[in-house]
Amino acid sequence: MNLTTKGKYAVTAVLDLAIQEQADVSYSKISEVAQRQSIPAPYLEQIFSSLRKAEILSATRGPKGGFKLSRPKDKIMIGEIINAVERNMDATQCSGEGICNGGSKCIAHNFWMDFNDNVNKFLMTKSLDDVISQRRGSVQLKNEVLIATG
Amino acid sequence: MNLTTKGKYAVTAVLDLAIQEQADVSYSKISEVAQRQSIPAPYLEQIFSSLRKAEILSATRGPKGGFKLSRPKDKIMIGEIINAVERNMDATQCSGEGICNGGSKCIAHNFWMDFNDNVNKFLMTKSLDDVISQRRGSVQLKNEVLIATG
DNA sequence: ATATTCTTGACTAAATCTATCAGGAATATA
DNA sequence: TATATTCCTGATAGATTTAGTCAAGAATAT
Repeated sequence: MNLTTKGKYAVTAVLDLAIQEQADVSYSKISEVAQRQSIPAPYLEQIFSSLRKAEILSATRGPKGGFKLSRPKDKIMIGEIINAVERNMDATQCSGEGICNGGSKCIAHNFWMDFNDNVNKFLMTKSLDDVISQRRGSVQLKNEVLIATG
Repeated sequence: MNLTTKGKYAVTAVLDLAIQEQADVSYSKISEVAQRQSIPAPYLEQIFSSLRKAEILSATRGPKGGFKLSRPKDKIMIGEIINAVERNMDATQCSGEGICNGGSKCIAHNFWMDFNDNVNKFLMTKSLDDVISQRRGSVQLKNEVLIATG
C-alpha cells in the first residue's frame, strides 16, 4: 500500500476546486490551483489529466477555460480521487489473489483484506463536502439520525 | 504513507512465531520462519533485528537459539510491529507539522489527520491473538460485552 | 488571427525498496 | 576446550518508483 504525494496533491487540488465552486467560480486554471495549493503546475497537469479521465473533473480549453468538478461536491468521494491517481492502495502482498505464500494465502492475508476494507470504507464515505464542512463522514451521520429517531 | 513488503513480512513472521508458541515451540530460527512463510532469510534477519530493538521479540544465540515473542500474543498489537519496521506510516504531507501549504496547514491536513487516526486505531486494536483467532478487534469485542450485559 | 489553456507523451534525477553478503559475537554441547 | 550453530551488525547494490520537467500539439474565446 502506497499513498504518495500524487494522491495527496490530487485531494488537495480537488478540494480547492470545490471551494472555488462554493464561491461561484466555475472554471479554475491549473496554474491558479497550483499556486494556491503549492503544487508544481506541470505535475498537477498530469494529475488533473487522470482525474478528468476518471470523470471526476471536466475541462474546457482556451481563454476562460480550466477545470471544474463534474458532479456536486457531496457526490465526489475522497476514495474516488485517490483511486484515480494512485497505483497501489491494496495492502495485501498478492494484490488480493491469495497467492502470498507459495500459491496459497499467507497467514496475514485475511487481516490485510480487513485492513483494506477499513481504509476503503473510510475513504469512500467521505465526500468533498464532508471534508470542507469539517463534518464527520456521511455514513456516520446516517447512524446518528437512526439512533436519535429510533 | 507507505506500507511496504518489509512491514507485511514483519507481520507475517511475528504471526508465525505466535502460532509456533501455540504449538509449544519456544524458540524459532530465522531460517525456519523464512522458509515457512516464503520470506528471504537475510531480509528477515534485518526485520527481526528491528523487532528485537522494539522489544517485540527476544532472541538467544547459539544452538537451540532463535527468536520468540517477548510478550503474550494478546499483548502485541499489529500496529506495534508495523511501527517498528516502517519508515513512514503518516498520511499527512508535512509529517503532522502543519506546514503543508507554505508554512500553514493545507486544506486537506485535518482530513489526513483523521485518516491517520482511523488507520492507527485499526492497527493498534488488533493483537496477534485476534488475528490468529480470526476474531474481530478487542475494542469491538468489549463493546459487544457492554451491549450484552448492559 | 492570436493568445490562452488544456492534452499527451517522453524523459530524468533522486530516493527508496528489496534485498544480498561477509565477518563477528555469543552460546550449547561433546 | 573445541566446534557447530545461531544471532548481530553494517556495508553494499540493483531495480523500481516517485516526483517532477519539458516540449509540441489541439481546441477555444475574443
